Amino acid sequence: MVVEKFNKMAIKDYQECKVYIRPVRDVIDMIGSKWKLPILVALGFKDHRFNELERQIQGITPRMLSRELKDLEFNKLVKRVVSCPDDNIVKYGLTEEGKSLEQVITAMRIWGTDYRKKIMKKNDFELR
Amino acid sequence: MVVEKFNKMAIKDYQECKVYIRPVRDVIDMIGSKWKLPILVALGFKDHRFNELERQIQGITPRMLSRELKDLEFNKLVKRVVSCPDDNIVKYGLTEEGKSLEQVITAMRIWGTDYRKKIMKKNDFELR
DNA sequence: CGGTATCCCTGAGGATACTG
DNA sequence: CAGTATCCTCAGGGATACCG
Repeated sequence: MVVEKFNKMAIKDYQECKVYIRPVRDVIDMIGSKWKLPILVALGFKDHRFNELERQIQGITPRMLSRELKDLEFNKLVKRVVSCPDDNIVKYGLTEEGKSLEQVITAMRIWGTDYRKKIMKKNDFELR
Repeated sequence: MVVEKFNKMAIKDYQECKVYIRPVRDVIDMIGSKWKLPILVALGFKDHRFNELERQIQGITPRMLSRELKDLEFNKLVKRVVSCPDDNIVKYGLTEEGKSLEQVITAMRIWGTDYRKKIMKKNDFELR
């Protein structure tokens, strides 16, 4: 099994480095599309209902929200709970996997923040 | 300045969480497209010439390699060095920023690897 | 060797309207 | 309230050929 194998082996060249790429791609595929990060961040703050997410995340359409929530649910990062079937109340929240992913996102944010500071100083960039 | 401000403030709601998203997006934008990660990993192993990258990274076209290298160079993750102008020899390598980004990519890889193990056990997924 | 130029195609995502 | 359905646009990326 590749995931176990590459922990043990020495990297000889780029061909072997390729097995390093797949799990990173997995992460990017799971959070990289336009709305996934806003959804995860919103749910990281607290559980939300569909409409709440729609209002919080400016510009998202119900179509995209629905699709992205399904993706996230399929990937076990988000759980969907029908809390009151009579009133059609649905709540979305992070799974344990979703919560653990927040650590990685935090690492990305810290690097990204630091990067912005450095690059802005170097190049006289303006904040968007 | 936002990047300094949000380090100091408490998060009250999702609207403030949004400033958390931008630096993460920066990272995804810099490494998320199809070929950036393979290029960075190859260059993380050692400096490469244009043709070497073209051969190492299966399926990439010179057009895409050229474009992605320019992006990476623009973002200061990769440096281009003309090592021998007479023979038109060009070498690409990681900058210090590029090397520091590898730590983040490593965090993503570790999480992604762990995720695959868990999810595969749960769902009887097959490795692609 | 280290790239550009042209043309093309697919799929992510937007707009709008509608439903159980 | 919590979504679907339809239609449409545009940019990321592929194929191929060519250049200094």
